[in-house]
Amino acid sequence: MAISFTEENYLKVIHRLSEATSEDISTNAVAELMQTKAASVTDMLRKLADKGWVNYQKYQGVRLSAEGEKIALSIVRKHRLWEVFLVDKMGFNWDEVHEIAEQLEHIESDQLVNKLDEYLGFPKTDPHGDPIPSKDGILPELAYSHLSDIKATKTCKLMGVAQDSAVFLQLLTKLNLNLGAKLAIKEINEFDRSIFVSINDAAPIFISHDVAKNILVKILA
Amino acid sequence: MAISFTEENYLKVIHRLSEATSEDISTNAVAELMQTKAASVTDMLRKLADKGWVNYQKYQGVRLSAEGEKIALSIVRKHRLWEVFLVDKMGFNWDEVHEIAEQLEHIESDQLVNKLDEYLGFPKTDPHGDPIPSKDGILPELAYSHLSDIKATKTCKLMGVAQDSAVFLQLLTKLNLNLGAKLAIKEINEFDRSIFVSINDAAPIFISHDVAKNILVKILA
DNA sequence: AATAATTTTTAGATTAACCTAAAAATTTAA
DNA sequence: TTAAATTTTTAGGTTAATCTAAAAATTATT
Repeated sequence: MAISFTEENYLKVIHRLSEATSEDISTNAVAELMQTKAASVTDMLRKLADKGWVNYQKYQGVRLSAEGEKIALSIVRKHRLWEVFLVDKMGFNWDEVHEIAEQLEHIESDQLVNKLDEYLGFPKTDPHGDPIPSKDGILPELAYSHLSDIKATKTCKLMGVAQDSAVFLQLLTKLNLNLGAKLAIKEINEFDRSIFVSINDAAPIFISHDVAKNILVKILA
Repeated sequence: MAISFTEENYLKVIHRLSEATSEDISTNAVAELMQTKAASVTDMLRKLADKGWVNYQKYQGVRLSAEGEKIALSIVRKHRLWEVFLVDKMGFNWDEVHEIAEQLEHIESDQLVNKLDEYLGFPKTDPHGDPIPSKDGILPELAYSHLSDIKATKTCKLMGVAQDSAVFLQLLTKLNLNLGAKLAIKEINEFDRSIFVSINDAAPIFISHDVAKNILVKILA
C-alpha cells in the first residue's frame, strides 16, 4: 500500500517512543516528537489504524502492528545506512548527518538500500553507535549503560549516544568524546551529579549529568 | 524561499521543454510531461510566477526566470550526479537509475551535492551522456547529432541518448549500443528510414528510425 | 467519591495540489 | 474574415495534512 513521507515519519516516531517503554504511546508524546498538535495526531492515528499499521483505540494510546513495525524498521535501517555513507564516504562529521539522513530515509528502492549496505561493508552500527536493522527487519539489542548510571572508579568505553542533536555531538567532539573513547570515572559529585572523568587517559575533567545521561557505554572494569 | 517537490518538478519540466525551443512553453506541453491536467498547470504557473521563478502571462505560455533557471539547473545537476553514483558506485545499469534519481534529486544539501561531485571525480556527463551542470549553474552545450540525421557510409561514436526510458535503454543494451560504441552506417532505407549499421565492427544489423532518432553521436569520418 | 486538572477527541477551517466541466481566448481553416 | 477547432483559463470541488477552539474522556487530588 502506498505510504506518504508524513505517514513514514509518524511510524518512525511511534517506533522510537515504543523502544523506551512497553506501554502504549500517548497522543501527546507523538505530537511533541512530530512537532505538531494533538488534534492532528488523533486524525493521523485513525488513518494509520485504518491502514493496519498501528493498533489504536481512542483515549487508549497507540502501538505499532507487526506490519507497522516492519515499515518503521525499514526506515530506521535506511536512515542509519545513509548516515554511515555520509560519514564514511562523503566525509561528514557525526553531528552533520542527521538532517540529511532524515531526507534520504524516504528514498524508496529496496535494491538501492541493499546495494548501499554491501557497499558500506554491512556495518553493524551508525556513526552514533545505534544498531542498523538487518534486511529482514531484525534490530540487535545493544543494551549499553548510560554513563550517568555507572559507579565511581569504573572504567568504560563510549559505544553510542542517546541523542543526535548537533549541539550535543559537537560538545562531545570538543571534549574528545568520540565513539570508542575510554572513560575512567574518578568521582561523582553528589551535589549536581556531575562526573569527574579521564578521557583516553588525559587529565580528568567535569561532565554534567545532562551530558552523562546521553552517553552510552560498555563497562570495562 | 521554500520550494516543494512539486514546484521543483514543474521547474525541471519547463526547463527540459525550453532546451528544445526558444519559444514560450505551452500549458499543454507542461501538462503532458507532468502527467496532469492543463487546469492544474494553470494554477501552478500562477503560483510559480508569484514566486518569481517563471515569467507567465495568461494564454501566452511560460518561460523560466533567471532564478527559476538556476533552481532547475541545480535539480538537473543533482539528478545526473546521483545517476553517476548509482551506476559507478552502486553497480546499477543505465536503464535502472532514472526512477531512483527522480527521488534523490530533491535531497536538499549543497554540501552533500558538492562532496558527491568530488567523490565521483567531477564527472562531465551522466550515464546517458547528458552533461552535468557545474556548481555555479553552467551547463556545457554538447551539440551531438541524432543518428537519424547522419548520411550513409559515415562512421560515428555513440555519445548519448535523447530518452531515459528503461525499455529504450534495455533495447540499446541488447543491441550492444553502449556509450562509446562505434557505429558504421552502411545504408539508409528510403522506405522506412531504417538504418543498416555495424556496431563495433560486428556484422551489420537494422535499426529503426524511431531508435535512431534517440541516439546521439559524434561523427568520426 | 466528587471535583479539578489534564489529555484527547471532535468540529469546523485552511492550504497545496489536484480534479471536472464550462467559459473564454487563441489559432486554424474554410 | 468569419466559423470551427483547439487551447487555456475559470469556477467549483476533493483529499491529505494541518490548525484552533470547544467538548468529552481520563487521571489526579482533595
